[in-house]
Amino acid sequence: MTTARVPDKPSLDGLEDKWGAVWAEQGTYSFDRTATREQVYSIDTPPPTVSGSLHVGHVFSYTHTDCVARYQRMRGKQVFYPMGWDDNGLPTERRVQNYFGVRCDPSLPYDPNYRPPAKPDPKRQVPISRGNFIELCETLAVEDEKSFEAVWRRVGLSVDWGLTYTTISADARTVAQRAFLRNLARGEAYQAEAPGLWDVTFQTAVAQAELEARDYPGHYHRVAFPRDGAEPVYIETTRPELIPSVVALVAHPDDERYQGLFGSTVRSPLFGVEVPVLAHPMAEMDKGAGIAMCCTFGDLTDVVWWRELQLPTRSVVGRDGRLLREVPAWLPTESGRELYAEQLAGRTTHSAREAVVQALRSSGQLDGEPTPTQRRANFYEKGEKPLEIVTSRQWYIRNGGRDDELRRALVERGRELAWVPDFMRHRYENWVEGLNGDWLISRQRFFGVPLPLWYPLDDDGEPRYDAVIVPDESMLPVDPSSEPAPGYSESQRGVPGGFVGDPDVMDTWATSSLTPQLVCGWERDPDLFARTFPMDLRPQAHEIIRTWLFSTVVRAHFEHGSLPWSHAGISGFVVDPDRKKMSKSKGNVVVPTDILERYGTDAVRWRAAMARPGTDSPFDETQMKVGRRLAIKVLNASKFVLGLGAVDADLGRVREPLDRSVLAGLAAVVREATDAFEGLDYSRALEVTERYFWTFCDDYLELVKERAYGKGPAADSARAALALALSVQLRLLAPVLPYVTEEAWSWWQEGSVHRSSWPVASELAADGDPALLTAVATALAGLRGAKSQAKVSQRTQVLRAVVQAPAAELEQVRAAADDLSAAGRVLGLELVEGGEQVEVAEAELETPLEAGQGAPAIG
RNA sequence: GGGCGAUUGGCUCAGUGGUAGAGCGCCUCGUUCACACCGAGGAGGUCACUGGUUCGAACCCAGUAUCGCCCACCA
Repeated sequence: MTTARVPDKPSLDGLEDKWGAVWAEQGTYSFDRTATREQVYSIDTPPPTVSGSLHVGHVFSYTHTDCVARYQRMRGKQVFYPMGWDDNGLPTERRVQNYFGVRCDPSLPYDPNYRPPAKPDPKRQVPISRGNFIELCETLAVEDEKSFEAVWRRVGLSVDWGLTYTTISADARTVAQRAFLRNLARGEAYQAEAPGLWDVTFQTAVAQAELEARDYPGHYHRVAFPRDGAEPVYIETTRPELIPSVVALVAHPDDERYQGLFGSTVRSPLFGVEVPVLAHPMAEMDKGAGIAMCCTFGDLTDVVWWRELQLPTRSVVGRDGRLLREVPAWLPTESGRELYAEQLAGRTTHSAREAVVQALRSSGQLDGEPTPTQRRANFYEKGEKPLEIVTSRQWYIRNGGRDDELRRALVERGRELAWVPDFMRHRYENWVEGLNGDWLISRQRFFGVPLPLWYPLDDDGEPRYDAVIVPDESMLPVDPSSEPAPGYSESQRGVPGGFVGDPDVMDTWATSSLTPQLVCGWERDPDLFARTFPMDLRPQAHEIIRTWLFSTVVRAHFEHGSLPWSHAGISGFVVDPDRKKMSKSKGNVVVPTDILERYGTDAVRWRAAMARPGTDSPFDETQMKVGRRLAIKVLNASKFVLGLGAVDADLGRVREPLDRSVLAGLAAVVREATDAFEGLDYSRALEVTERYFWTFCDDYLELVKERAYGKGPAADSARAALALALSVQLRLLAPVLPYVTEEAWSWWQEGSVHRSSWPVASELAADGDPALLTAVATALAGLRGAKSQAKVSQRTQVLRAVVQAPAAELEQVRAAADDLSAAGRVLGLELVEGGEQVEVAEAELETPLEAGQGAPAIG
């Protein structure tokens, strides 16, 4: 006979520290890497950006994953659940710069004895090598990681803390460079000189996935293009400063207004450049004047026209966002050259626009005044100025944007993936089908994983980009800006006949897209890889389906010919009470530490688990109280059950119909919760479990407690059923409420509830009738209602009560009549057949007068 | 412009063909008897709208409106 050790006054306080320490010490969540692939459940945890800060939304979505991880662990899986820290990319670059007062200069050699400035001066950042910069980043990340890890431990994430990684580590750089070299060798990566989107602030190329369309105030300018011996042609433009780069006017081929003009030429205003009037179906008749000025390049439509109509290139905007300092060679007139030299050269597009408008006004070529409009322009998601289009040499990875066959294959991969919720797959397909170019992965930044490439220099010292030099994979990771190309010595860097390293780094997604390879030990630990890959679950937010999810699918498709994981669990956002997304800039962020402290982890996790997969959920503190109440109830109900001596969960001793009924109902709950978890629906699993738990406490526990206090087979039956029901319910609740369930489990069981087995219906009575408990509970509710109606205490005796029910229900009530009488304090219970449902037809209470006078209760 | 989702009591949300549900909030009552970090009971909704299918629709179909999100080359 087992005995229970139950505290007098159970409390939530201190459970996190107590059990957090035990779990860490006992390795409760450690991964057993001897398990086979079939025994492993592997999770591709999103690495949070350590330079940022955690808010309650992170806590919610990571809790969702943790609930699934805990469920799988109880199902007997070895859960491969690592945690990563994203310290790669621009946010970290900025943070390290500010924190240490340094900046990355890849041209500098690595200094093994480097120490950062003791007192950082943010205004005068000290240039340091890329190697040293990465070291500082890792130093800082270690600090950041500590605070993140502390929060995650408090939240109770059951990750194996021996399995952490960072995205700028040597491992990560090796994986990123290796994957790129494989892509290159197979022809999936290529370089091209082409017009592309360019951020003038960061001075880097930007990929389609990083774009954000924003409304941007501008003006329409109606501008005259003169013709020889005819009326001028009027166009409308929001970017008159690009008039020096005009290469054509374009109208729709069916536009009757311009039929006579196609094939003829006009001259650009102010500059007198002769340009053709051409037809292209992409010109829209009802936009502006119906005829557009095509420049190189004002927007992506210009690029299409330039390519398809084979127009010349006349770029005027430089990489710094200013007009080129040199006067363009194609400007034919002296006045035009003078205007450019004096008013435009070196100016920002903004002030150049003002100058051009002024000049147009003076020359009479501006028709009317500019009219305000909202234009929609592409921005780099982290940038503040609209993107320009400049021509540059960049590296790309094929992603189906230029190749229908590949596009179809990747759409097909998306269909193979199990999406939760399912409708999220539309975002993926929408994105893949809307791609208009390959994935641009090179960035003209300093901090990041370098492209592992060098180029030989010809006799004039010019790079031969077509003769790219690659390292052997055994050399990885490499930094081509500080290490010489294979077969060269460092002294040959930059000299004719020597070599030069590629100065660019890879897009941060080029590394993040490889998290499955990174954590599973691809090419580093083939044994581990075989046991964990392809992974089971990628949990992530819906806003990065087009970036993280898609790019990960692309890399696995190329490298492994498979999906990187079988399931994608897409979490919603926590939004503020006005349904706005939480963001630092809006100042509506809720910090998790505070609510974790005030309500306790289990309460916060409960609230998190109530947010269904993929559904945005408003933050509401009152909900935390509900979770807290449940957590406390778990402790108190456990204490009560164990206090009745109900510790032996022996199904064979459960004989009473009511007891078998409660177990049968619970069996149905087990089935439902299991099905829900199998579909990653932690929310549904919690809902059915919690609902039954309240029935268990409010009805079953009340009905049987008198009997359970007693002796004999009937009492044994109650106690065995109580113990069994408690055991099952603690296990059902364990994934969501890890602390209270562990606490209550520890009072009477060996080992951790989180390593116990997930309940199965066969543990419970198969032949019980769940409706029996419902019928008796309905009768009990009727008795309570009668007392409530009479405004007397629930302890008031019922001298005589008549319960009426149809025959079948009446038999059910009869089977538990003694329990009902005890719980309802009924002296004379009469059961009468009739009516359509169970109801209390009559209830003769101990008189309110007596009760009001405080007459002692009898019995 | 394309796509996706939502619309159910004051609030947050379940409910995919058979008499409208839960929790919170509210009201009433009770409580040294596991639980005041409490319990019991109650009030409260023509399920956004319009048609259709059906014996029967919150649910299926067609359309409309509003809100939210994702995507898109409007000069």
